[in-house]
Amino acid sequence: MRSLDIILTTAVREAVVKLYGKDVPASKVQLQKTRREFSGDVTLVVFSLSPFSAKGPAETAQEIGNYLTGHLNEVEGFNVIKGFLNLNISASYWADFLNAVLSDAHFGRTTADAALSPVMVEYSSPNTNKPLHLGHIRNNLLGFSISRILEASGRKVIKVNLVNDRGIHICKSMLAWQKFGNGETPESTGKKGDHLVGDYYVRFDQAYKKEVEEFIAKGYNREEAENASPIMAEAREMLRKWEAGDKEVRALWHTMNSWVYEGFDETYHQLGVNFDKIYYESETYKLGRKLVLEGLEKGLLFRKDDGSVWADLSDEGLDQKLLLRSDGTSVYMTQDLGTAHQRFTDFDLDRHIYVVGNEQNYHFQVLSIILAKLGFEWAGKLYHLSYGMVELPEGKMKSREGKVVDADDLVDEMVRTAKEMSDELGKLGAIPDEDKEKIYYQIGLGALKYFILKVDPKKNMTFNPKESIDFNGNTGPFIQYSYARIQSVLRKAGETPAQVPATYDMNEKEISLIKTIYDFPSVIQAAANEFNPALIANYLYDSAKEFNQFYHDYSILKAESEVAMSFRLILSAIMGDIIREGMYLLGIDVPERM
RNA sequence: GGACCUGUAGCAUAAUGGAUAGUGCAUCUGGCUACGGACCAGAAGGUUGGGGGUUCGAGUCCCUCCAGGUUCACCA
Repeated sequence: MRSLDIILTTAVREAVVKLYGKDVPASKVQLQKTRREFSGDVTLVVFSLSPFSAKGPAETAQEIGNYLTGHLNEVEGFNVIKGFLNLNISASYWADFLNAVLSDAHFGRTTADAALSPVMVEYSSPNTNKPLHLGHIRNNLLGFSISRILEASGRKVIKVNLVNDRGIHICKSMLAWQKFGNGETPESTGKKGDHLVGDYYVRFDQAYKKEVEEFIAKGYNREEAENASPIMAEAREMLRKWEAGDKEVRALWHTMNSWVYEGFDETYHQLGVNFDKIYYESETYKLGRKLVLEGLEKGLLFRKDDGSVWADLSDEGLDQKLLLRSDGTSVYMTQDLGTAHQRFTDFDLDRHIYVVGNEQNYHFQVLSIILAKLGFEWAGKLYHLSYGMVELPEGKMKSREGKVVDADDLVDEMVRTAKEMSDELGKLGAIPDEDKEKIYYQIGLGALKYFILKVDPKKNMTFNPKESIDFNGNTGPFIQYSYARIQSVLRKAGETPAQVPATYDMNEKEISLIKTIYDFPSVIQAAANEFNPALIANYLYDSAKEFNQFYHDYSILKAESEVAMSFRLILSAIMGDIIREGMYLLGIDVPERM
């Protein structure tokens, strides 16, 4: 069936031609859901049409309203308030609409066009020297959710992870393991591999700081002291050996990284995220050098006297950016130029999304500019999905100060609290223990994920571990609860009717619910266009809340008539499907009971 | 200092340039022998950081000032 927006837009343009002899662009036809406090279903904002009619907004609205009621079966009445034309949509349109939704197993989802190029989403991108923390959680949840949202909006998606497995940071852990450890392994200690390696990174940092302080006490200034530190010199030497392919160093590197990957896999599994492809920096860090040299040859870049190669971005109001050091080696930017080029060569990408924290805004701005400068027409297809920091109530997290909220600890804490609260409410009495554990997990993770995803990504957010486990209000568990309750009612009712009863006279709240249902596909599109899962989250909350109120106001299983019951069961079933589908897009499970 | 981002009740958040700025937490009042109370109904709480401007209309766009954050490495 045709969407209401299209029917109305077409008819409004037609009306303006017939009434005023003018052709209005579709973009000037502004339709929106009528606000709750006014009567009507859909509102046409007439101000922008007023110039075409050469009449006042109210008069224009009146005339267009008359035209629409006269020409469209879907419009059965209207009222005008100032420049707003509020249209009443016929019950039969809504009934047809609901029937269409019932026969659509994936309402709201746009099926992918096979000819469409895929979108690549890079997210997570951890370093292999320490475990994941709260900031990574936001990254992973955003990346995974936006991938699902893009898929639901009809795009093909390739989820990739670029693991930063090489560099001085991992050498620090390796060195500390050699110096201070006793051959510990994840097996021998029972510790997750990423935590074990992370502990040695901390040990390195402590030893390094101690050395620096000692040199300062001897009268060095800080910079001199840092340069004089023997342990740092050792780490640099280890990196040099790594780059030279030293067998022993490579073997240790391989071993310790493999511990970390096992640990990460567990955390990813807990968070419910996954990837289609994993890139390793050890395999890509040399990419880009060739591109830079080619750019240099073409005169797009320039070389300084010391041999280093730079991009001049002064035309864009920025500084110069180093691309190759004076010794000819690459920097971070060079790598990213190379990996982007590699990916656009390997795949015909429609977009490339980088889910990376906002401290790298400048980096990605420059990345796009340099790629454009080098003449790649796909430079404009990069998009940096930038997100704000996650702060604690006490202040900014500082990994060096040990104030990080560890991802694994946090997940455990959420699940534990979910269990405590559920047990207190005692609603899961008859369910087998094994199922209970699963439900606690779903609730705990649902609380965490929803809390983080409901916030606009670009904003910094405060994560309060205590308050986040408040299961009231705009929370994941509230939405999960609404779903479980709907399923409970549907179980009791038996079979859900397959068709909207033809004779039923819908009340105002039922129509309001239908309008909410009607919005779902456009919310998915908006979330995909803006790369913002928060739009889905807030829509789900509003819907769940509205539906709870509906539950409260109207009996479903004891409705005043058979047709009313059928109708309300259909609304319930559809709303349940929307919640399940919407939560799926956020990467959140919904329990059948809780 | 330059660039970018953010600023909405005590706290946390929402609002394709549209109508009286929604919502939750906390606070206060009322409602459970229940289609599932992890709920619902109601009250109180706002000069949308300040000031200009554009517009029929500004939390939203422009200018300016203030506050906070990030960044401006031959680190990644």
